[in-house]
Amino acid sequence: MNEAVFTLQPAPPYDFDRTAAYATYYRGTYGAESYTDGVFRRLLDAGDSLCLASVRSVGTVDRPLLQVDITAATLDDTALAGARRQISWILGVEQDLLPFHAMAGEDPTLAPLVTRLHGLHMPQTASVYEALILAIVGQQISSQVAATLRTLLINAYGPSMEVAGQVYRSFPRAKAISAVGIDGLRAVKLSNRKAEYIRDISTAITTGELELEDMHSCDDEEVVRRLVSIRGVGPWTAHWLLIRALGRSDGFPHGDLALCRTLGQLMQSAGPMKPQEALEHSRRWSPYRSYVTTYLFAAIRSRLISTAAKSRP
DNA sequence: GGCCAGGTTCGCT
DNA sequence: AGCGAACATGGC
Repeated sequence: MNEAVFTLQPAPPYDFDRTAAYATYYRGTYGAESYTDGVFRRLLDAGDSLCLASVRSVGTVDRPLLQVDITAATLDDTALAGARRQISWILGVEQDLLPFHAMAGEDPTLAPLVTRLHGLHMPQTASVYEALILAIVGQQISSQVAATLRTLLINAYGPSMEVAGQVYRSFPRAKAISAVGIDGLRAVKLSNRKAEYIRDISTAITTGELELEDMHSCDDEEVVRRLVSIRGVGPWTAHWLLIRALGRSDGFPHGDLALCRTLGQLMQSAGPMKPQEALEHSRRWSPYRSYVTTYLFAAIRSRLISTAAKSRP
């Protein structure tokens, strides 16, 4: 094994602990990523080679600095540059939070959140494909169940590398998912319907019929239009990908049940907001709605906000 | 045990 | 257009 070290300077304020914890759903490990004892780990996939990135903070929220340790079978300058680019993207180090924090600080609903979650950046997925498959797996089911199914999928079909006696996995490649087929996906407890969606998308990518990774150059509307034309992808998934996969600042999955419930609760209305109400209400937060969404979900996941459904009579 | 969960499609009016 | 069922699984 070869090793290398480099540092990253995120745009301040950057709270590494909050960002890494959010990325792993405050669970220690989530999917292909882990965050334990202050170290965030992710096996990066360059297509033909794998390398493990281990990231820790060696700075502060206002003077952030990250140390990244790379471990791989073979390492050259190209691989190292690729690893730097990927891990920077995944941890959202280049995002500028200042305009969002300024806007949110003046908003009575958001002000308490940005105080409690100051410096949280939006983690992003290594690829559009990864975000898409993870989102489809999570459609309609609770985040608890989604966590189980995502982990099963990754552990079953993700490429792996062993470092110091520990096995790390990256997200499965489209080719591998296409090859295991419907049966292979059913085996990791996906419904037949979702198995079809995921297999079809993976096969289309493998044959070159579908290209996802070029969407970085499309504007938001075109991204949504292209995504919803894919079977299995509706508005929720498309808007979620603007945030998770493409790092856009103004995505807002207004059909999201938890989001509508939380907004209803924060606005002290009787029940959950309707999706249309949520969308209209959200316009005041444009063009920072991705951050609003991230902070709301961070508050839910870390239990700053209770998501308990309506209390029983 | 039943009901619901960070949706979407499909088949009905 | 709009509405309801089906979908698989785990937690409460």
